Amino acid sequence: MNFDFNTLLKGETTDIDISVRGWVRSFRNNQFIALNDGSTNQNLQVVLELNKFDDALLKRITTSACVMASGKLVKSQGKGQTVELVADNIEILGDSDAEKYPLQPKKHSLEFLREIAHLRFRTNTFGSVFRLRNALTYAIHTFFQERNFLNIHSPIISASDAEGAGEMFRVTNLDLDKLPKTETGEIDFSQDFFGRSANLTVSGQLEAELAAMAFSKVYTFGPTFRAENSNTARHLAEFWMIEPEVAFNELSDNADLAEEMLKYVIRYAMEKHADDIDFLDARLAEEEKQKPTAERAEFGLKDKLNFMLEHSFERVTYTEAIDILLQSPAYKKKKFQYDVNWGIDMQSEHERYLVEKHFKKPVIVTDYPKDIKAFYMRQNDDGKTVAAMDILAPGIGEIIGGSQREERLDKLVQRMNEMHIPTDEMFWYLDTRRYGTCKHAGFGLGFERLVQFVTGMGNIRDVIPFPRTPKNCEF
RNA sequence: UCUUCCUUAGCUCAGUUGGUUAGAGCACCUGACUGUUAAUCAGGGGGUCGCUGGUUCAAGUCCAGCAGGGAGAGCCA
Repeated sequence: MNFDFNTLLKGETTDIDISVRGWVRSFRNNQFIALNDGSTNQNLQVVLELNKFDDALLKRITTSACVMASGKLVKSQGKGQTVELVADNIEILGDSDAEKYPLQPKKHSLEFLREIAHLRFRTNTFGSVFRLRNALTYAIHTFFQERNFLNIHSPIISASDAEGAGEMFRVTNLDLDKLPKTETGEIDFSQDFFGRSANLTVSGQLEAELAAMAFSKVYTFGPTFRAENSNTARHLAEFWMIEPEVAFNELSDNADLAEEMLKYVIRYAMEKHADDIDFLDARLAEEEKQKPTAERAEFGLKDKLNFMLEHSFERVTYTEAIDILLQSPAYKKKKFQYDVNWGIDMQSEHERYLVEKHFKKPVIVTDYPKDIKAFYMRQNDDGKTVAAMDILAPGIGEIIGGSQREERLDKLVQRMNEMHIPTDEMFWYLDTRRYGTCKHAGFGLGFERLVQFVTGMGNIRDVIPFPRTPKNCEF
């Protein structure tokens, strides 16, 4: 019979003969193995009675060796754990050369662990992070499935280059050393695999809209690719995005859905993995202690998450947000590096001020000037703004971006013309407005930014197993 | 891509005004101890000071270039 350690360590069942397998975290006193199977950060203590095992075997019980231990699970005779396994038999399933193995039972920097991403799963921090990432994945599907949303697999390869969401990765099987050219000297993509130029998707939104026009409520949850040369703690070249799209929803429904979803998945992760949140909370507190007082975060991780669950997100229009900034002490004392006036695309410093200083909780900013937003957003009656919304979270910045979509064909075409988006290539998108159009709205949630928010990890590269960033595609 | 900081043992980091043989903690190895909790104690091995060039009697230390990394910014989710 096999039990995971998370179950065994609850101590509900003892005095049974079992066999367990895991990786050695530490071996103390030639007598106590701290064994871990990844189900929890808690280790199962395996007790080796003295003189029962020969020295050659004991020497092979090294950090990160893979071991099978058989014996009786009993109430622990020492302090520090509820149960322990008194071993009758130890078998080394996989040796680990202690001299060469890079991880030690001590603190390592996250930068160092990033360089050994293939081994960092075996640390407490990344154990907690990836169990929480998994819980959040499950919670997102559960949230939408419970509400009868249909999961849509939007394409990963896309020929559309009209989405305007930034630089794209080209997909081709042309011989790069002998590119076929047209008569005018351009690359002849008619000879490429798809007979036209293709890219990795930057968004599943447009396809999700098509599906919403049949299934009413849909969501995508898949990988997304951006070839931007972004070197920050919150950008990846390959990341996962959740994009719900709902027919008949208006902007306020969209904001309600986003807020409800965020609270649902965060609550689920906190309940399911309270011990991992506790661990990361303590880790973060320790990290904060190293900083000068002025730079320390006001909230601990758990406090931040609880505060967020207990309060409604603040909702302000872009126009109100600009007014708040103009009235702020920071503005009056000229603390902002960038100027504030109606029409600007708010800078990080402005968003941070609203979220971290003024409201101290997530903020939903709506109704942005149309000139700084995408062509598909619904034009408001004022002629100046569109029904867009961004959700800004403390420490992360923009975690969700969404909008009510322009469902009126004439207004959409007019806007596409103004913004030089080719309407002929996008006939399939415009067809939804030709045949049974209706109001609808949706948003995009950056999954890794959500995981950052829940785990308190400062760098997005530490919440995805193998981060892809400019000049970095190891593992 | 821009600004700024960093690069010394496997890891984390000291290294004074440029001056003899570059240090500490942890890890590793040897031994002691044996109900330990990142066990403890004693001893030991381990270095192309990121790379290239320059200044100097003398460079880990000063200068330049390059490479890699961090933080902030832009772009965004």
